[in-house]
Amino acid sequence: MTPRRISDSALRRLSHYLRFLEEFEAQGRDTVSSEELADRGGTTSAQVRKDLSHFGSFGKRGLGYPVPDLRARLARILGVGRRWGVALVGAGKLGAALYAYDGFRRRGFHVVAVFDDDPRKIGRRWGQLEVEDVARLGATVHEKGIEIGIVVTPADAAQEVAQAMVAVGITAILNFAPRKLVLPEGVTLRDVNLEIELEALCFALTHEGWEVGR
Amino acid sequence: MTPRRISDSALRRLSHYLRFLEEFEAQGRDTVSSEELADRGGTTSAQVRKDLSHFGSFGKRGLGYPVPDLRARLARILGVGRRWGVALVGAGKLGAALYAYDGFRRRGFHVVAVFDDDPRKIGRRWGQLEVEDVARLGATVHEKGIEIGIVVTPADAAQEVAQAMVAVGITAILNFAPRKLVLPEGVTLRDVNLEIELEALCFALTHEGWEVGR
DNA sequence: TATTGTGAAAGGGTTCACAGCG
DNA sequence: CGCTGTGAACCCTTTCACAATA
Repeated sequence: MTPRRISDSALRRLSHYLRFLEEFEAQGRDTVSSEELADRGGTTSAQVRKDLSHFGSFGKRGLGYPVPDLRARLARILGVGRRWGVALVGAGKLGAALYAYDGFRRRGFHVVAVFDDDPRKIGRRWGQLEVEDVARLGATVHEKGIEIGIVVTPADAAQEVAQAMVAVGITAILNFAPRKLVLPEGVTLRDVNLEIELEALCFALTHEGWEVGR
Repeated sequence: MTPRRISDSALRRLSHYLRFLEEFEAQGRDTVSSEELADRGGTTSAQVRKDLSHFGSFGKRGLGYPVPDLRARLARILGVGRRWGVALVGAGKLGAALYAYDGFRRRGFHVVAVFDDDPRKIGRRWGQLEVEDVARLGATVHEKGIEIGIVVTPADAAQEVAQAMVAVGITAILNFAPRKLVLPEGVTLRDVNLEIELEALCFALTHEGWEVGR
């Protein structure tokens, strides 16, 4: 146990397990087996056990896993259950939708600053916040202890904005702009590229015989 | 060549290659090597050649790939370059942001219908469209020849909505609701789960020594 | 007895390395 | 000679199978 690496797919599954455990807990269950967790998530019991084994051993043989305990430990492992400050760069429609989405807040992700470079948008009120000039990124990030950046700019601006984030100390970036960003080692970048997801769908529609693996 | 399976990661890379080829074409280049394509996309030349080899051989040894030709073939392979009808279910902020995003239209994805089950939203005008009662899903999907469905409902409604889509003949679904959907074999489903992406970021922030594999 | 935790085996994607060819 | 196309080697993830144990 405790290697120094985990696969992207394993990490995603852990997030799913956390949600399933919350469901089970809400139902008052106090024990689950790897089998039940697997069924709920469309995977196998061996997979569940292997995924958890990256971080220790949480179950009791013959019995299964204690639901509230495993839920709490998983939350801790994933780093949720504390408050995370998030900066949004790009005060467009998508940014507004993300800002309004309270699923984030429920999970501890708080958008505490919004930036743009368009003078017509700077100064507008967004709920409690005011859209700031992206030139103020560094000052606000430090003031508010922001650790996560979300890029929701047009494609052209994305690379520059991401670099600015890195320059002011942000090391975790979620990028919605349809552009492959190049960032230094040590910065964690995740992409959400809607065009690519849609293209994968129409690939599948176009090639009916084909299977798209995971 | 022509196996019956392609990995998700290879498919994503093909979408990126298509974009890079468009860039190269705009620059007036008429030839590229796998090496150049690889550099642009942060991968290796062998990877590029293997990815393309799934679908045939497009290059000339000693020379590279003809840019406009490969661009056209890749577009054809991915199924873009024709018009795709898309239905959006969920007339909330995120749906509105996706509807307004013209990157989709540019790639041939046309949102031609929007549905909701909230009487206060049904009937509202969205640009050229009017938000329809989700009960009309089947009728409109057939009328307009819709082939792709996007789920942008709250988590609770997602499973039911996706099933309704499948029931009226949609076989390609993009799901934004933070819920693991269970759908019959033969339906292509892709998930965009923002909470999970953010959790992966805060995992990385919490476990500085760890590497998150791809 | 039921179920975990884990080495070992299998599977599949990526990288290597070179033959083939323009 | 330069670069593609591809079999083979490598590596990582998933699955299997079973010893360990509450």
